[in-house]
Amino acid sequence: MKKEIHCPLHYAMNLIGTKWKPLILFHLLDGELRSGMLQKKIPGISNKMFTQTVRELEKDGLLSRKVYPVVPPKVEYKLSDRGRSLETILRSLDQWGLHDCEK
Amino acid sequence: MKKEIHCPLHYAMNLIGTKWKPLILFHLLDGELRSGMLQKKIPGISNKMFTQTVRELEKDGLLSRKVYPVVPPKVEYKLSDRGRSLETILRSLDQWGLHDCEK
DNA sequence: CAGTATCCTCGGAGATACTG
DNA sequence: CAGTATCTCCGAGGATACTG
Repeated sequence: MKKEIHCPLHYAMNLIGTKWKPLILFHLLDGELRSGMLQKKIPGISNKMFTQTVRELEKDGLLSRKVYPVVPPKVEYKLSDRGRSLETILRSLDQWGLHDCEK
Repeated sequence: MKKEIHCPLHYAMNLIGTKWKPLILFHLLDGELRSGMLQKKIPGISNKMFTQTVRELEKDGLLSRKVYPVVPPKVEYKLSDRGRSLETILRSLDQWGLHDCEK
């Protein structure tokens, strides 16, 4: 991002206002998930985008990534407190979309 | 959009999950605005993106566009009921960003 | 299994100039 | 004043193959 416009909404949308972020966060609301499981819940996402998006979310402190030193590799993703604080908003958006879809 | 994935959240984000849409909707929460006024409230937006975004919002039924047949031209934008139904979510996002900004 | 590395394409988005 | 028309560029994002 080049321009740092100081607007809360803008700021918020930079963190979650992308194609996949809200979906990933949403699916983690019910608890932590293994990488493969989580990815499977997001139909249409490419391997690359999944990794990339999840890394950004981690960098922004919205989720945490736990790596188990085993083989085959095992990685679990889990919402951080900060990510959890979005729960209401995410569920509202989901509800809004749901209500609005059924037209 | 090529893929029509049937997910409420995804659907919702397609409607408001872009760089400028939430900002435009947000600034209309306090009442209708003339085109120039509204645009001036969105620092950094280009002329083109403003028109384009506002048209998409109109197409999606989130706001209404009122054209006065006068010269010089006068156009006013106003939230539709559907757009108004996002008020809570928009304000929540704003609050979330605000709270989170002040770190 | 989880992630990385490339390559490539398409359209988001800015700049600028113009019209009614 | 509000909006359109081009031209252009850059990077988001997909497909594929590979590695530890």
